[in-house]
Amino acid sequence: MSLKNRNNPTEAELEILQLLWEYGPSTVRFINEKQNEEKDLPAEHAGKAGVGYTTTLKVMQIMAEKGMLSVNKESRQHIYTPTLDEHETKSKLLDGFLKKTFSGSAMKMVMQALGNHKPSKEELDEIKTLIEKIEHQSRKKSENNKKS
Amino acid sequence: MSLKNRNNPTEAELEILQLLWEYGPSTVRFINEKQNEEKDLPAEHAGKAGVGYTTTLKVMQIMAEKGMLSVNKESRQHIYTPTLDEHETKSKLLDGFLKKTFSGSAMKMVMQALGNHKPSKEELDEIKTLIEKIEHQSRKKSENNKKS
DNA sequence: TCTATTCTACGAATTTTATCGTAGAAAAAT
DNA sequence: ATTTTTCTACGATAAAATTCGTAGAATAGA
Repeated sequence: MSLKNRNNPTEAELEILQLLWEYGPSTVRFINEKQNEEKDLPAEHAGKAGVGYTTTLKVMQIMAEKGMLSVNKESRQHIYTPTLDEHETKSKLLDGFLKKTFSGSAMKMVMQALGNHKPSKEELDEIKTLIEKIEHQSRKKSENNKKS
Repeated sequence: MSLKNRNNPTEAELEILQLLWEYGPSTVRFINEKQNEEKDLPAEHAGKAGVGYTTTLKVMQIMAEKGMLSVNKESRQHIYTPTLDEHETKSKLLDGFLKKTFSGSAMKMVMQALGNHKPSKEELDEIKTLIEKIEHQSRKKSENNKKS
């Protein structure tokens, strides 16, 4: 299979990226709060401590080192901005996932997601059309960025 | 997001599972050879050592400990069999990926895979129909196995 | 002005995954 | 019967990812 993770964001990094993409350039504090908001506090559950502030800070600093984020240090509260394009990054992640899990074939993914349910001829044609588009897009995106 | 990796197979484990699903119950030697076959040896390239035998062995032993594989130790060459269902496992992985990367929405995944290309009304309807099926299936599969 | 709070920097401990070396039993080859 | 090859067991190391503690500067509050 040969394909390792290259320089894709890790899971912790992706969570932060998603927040930055959603809310725009932010401070560590803001991101950390969002992370802990999302971790639903279902009343009953007391043990859930959430992510520590320095944890978020550290991850974001590392991301900056890796060039995934740029930092504005003018004010004391540094402002982090993603340098990775959301669409492009997700395309890469999708490609990687497809390779690892479905031999690189979106068709296989859809077919197995549909499960035992046998699609009709028409349905199958719809799927094929769609998949071709997905794989085309996905591949194009990845190739555009081989130079990284 | 709260959802961590739970007990999903790691990348190395998944590679082995795929081979076991494809070829059926196998010895460590067999799996190890397949792993190294797949790593194309493009003539020019000398440095590629491939995966060591004991590496594969170790991973498979750990998988057995975790209950992902069962082992028949009757003959000296132990035979490993996957205990996880292929379809079900991939459904879980797909679910996890969708959650982490596309807020759990297959629709979002497809839409972004289609990229800038604006789908027509009809196309969009096709997609929706398809996605509903995918998410339905995917969810059903996961829920069936909450008891693990 | 003190004091408390808020930040970043830095280092370190922990956890998870992946990889391999070595030892010794078992089997095969000579 | 020796020697060589093939396996498993076990432990160790390495590499990557995650998490935090502490120190000290900067800022805000009293």
